[in-house]
Amino acid sequence: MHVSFDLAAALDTALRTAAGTAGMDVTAFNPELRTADPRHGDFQANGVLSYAKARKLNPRAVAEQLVAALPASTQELCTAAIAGPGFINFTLTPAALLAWVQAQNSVEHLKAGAASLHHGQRYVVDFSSPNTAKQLHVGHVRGMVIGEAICRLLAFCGAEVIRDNHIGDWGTQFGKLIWGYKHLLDASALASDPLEELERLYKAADAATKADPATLDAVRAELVKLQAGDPENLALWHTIIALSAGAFTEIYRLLDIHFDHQLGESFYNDKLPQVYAELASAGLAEESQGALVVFHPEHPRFKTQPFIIRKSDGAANYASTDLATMLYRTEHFRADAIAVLTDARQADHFEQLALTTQKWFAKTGRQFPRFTHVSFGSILGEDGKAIKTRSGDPIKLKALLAEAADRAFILVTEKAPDLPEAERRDIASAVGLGAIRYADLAQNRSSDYVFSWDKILSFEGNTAPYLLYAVTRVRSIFRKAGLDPTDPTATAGATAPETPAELALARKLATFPVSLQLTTTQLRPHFLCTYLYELAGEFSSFYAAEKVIVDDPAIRARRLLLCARVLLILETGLHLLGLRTLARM
RNA sequence: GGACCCGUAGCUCAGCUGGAUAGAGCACUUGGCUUCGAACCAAGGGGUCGGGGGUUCGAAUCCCUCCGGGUCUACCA
Repeated sequence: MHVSFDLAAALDTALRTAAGTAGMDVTAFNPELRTADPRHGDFQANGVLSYAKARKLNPRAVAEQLVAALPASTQELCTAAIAGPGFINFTLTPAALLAWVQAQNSVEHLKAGAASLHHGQRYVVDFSSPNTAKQLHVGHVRGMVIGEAICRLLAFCGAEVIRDNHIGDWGTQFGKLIWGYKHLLDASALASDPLEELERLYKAADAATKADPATLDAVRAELVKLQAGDPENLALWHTIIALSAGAFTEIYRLLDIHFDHQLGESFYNDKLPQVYAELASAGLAEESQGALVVFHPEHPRFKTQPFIIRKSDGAANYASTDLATMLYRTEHFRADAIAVLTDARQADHFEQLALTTQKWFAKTGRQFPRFTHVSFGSILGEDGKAIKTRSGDPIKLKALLAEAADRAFILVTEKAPDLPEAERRDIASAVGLGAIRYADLAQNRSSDYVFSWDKILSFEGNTAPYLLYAVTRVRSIFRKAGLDPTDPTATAGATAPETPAELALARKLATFPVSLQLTTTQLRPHFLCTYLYELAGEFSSFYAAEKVIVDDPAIRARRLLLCARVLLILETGLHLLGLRTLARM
């Protein structure tokens, strides 16, 4: 029996074909196929309801004609039943489930199946994008983690992904940094912890300008010299961004985060005049209060709220560089789609950016790529207020990650005291970092995130440790049986799933493609998290209900087959999310 | 003032272009390890989906309005 990777897509196609056979208006008919409540089946199609209503037809009669017209291959795959006012419920046959599970025998196979989702699409994904000379803190972790997961997911689903770290490496902070570097530098502190020292210099310089107007002038002079290309200041600027990049790289390595490019704001300096000129000649930009701005008359808000693309003093701001960045990504990278990850507070800016770019490109005959501002909620303290406004410094990411691993180590030691310490440290690292990462991914990104140690390191419910634990249990079965989960001989002769637990598990496996589709089209990793959590839950129930290593060779093989595929999909999914999986914990 | 986000069980959250009796976890009650890992599983109680209107075969989901919380709103990013 041939079964395709994406059964939902196959059923959707079959229904559209059947609609043609049954003489329905194919262009107007959307099957509205979705996963169903297990009480009703595996998938359901609701489309006949709206179709029949619009034509004043009896929906049940339409559903019956449609089901009768389904191709033979579909009838082999599943049973179709009409329920209620005209729902069509599809239940995959055990034979079809077996065929699907058997077919998905490697990561490569899953990837090949998923590739149809975004094949041929080139995405530029802009994420992390920290400011030079500022330490990464808890507020940065969400964008980093979500961005990395989105890149991996899109690439897995066939897209060509270009990862760009749009670092804030140019701007007014460099006046203070350079002045501070020249007058207040503690060389030994810089050697031991460069970012700590740069941050101290910035704060000290900032305080000095407030205390003494002469210092303020000196700071401004340093900035002017830098922008004029003064060799000494330019060299210092290079030094500072190199030190900063080194510190960032350390964290990126720890979190397994990668970039293809790190084109910071400074990269676009020489590309700004073209932006001003084109927007002016296109009639989009105008002078207002001395600044160059763009209004959008059709927009309820941006008709009066300007998009300031050049400041009244002639200097650039982030609208200027972001416009240049849009152009570069379109022309140089030839992006079909651009995704920028920042917190939701910048929503206005990116809406204005998208509107402006769309009009600009339309006027100049350029193709406007699909643009998505992948926004996410702020990190809040336990008091519900923005974490940055709490008294004292925000929690540094380095310290956060170290503490997560330390806390996980205590737990690992408690649960598995017999393992050697080196292995417990390694496990604690995977569990602790995974817990932080997963906590950021599992919640819908549009909501604010309340940071709490207890929540991040809670190892119960929909969390990293629960999923990692499920992986180790599957691995343990194979280890105890002396089998290799990737060896087809271990699962040869498997029969179709029979018991309720086997069937439920096989069905959950077969809806993996749906979770990929949802996750990558909406760029919301929590859909995949929810799926993996449900899969791990089905496995845990199965594991408690059925013994895998039994004497009957057919039953044993089919249960081992299910276990092998749970392992494959669980690990594939977790790796896409950026988690490291374990053999023991 | 205006725009956007959010409001679902005591707490933390899912709920996919409107679908069938709104779901998980934590906490609480109860049961399950001499048998593949109990960081687990099974069962139970707990809801006027912020309030009120509307749209329709059907609304947590869409529209209007009000309440409550948050963010943004001319030269920081």
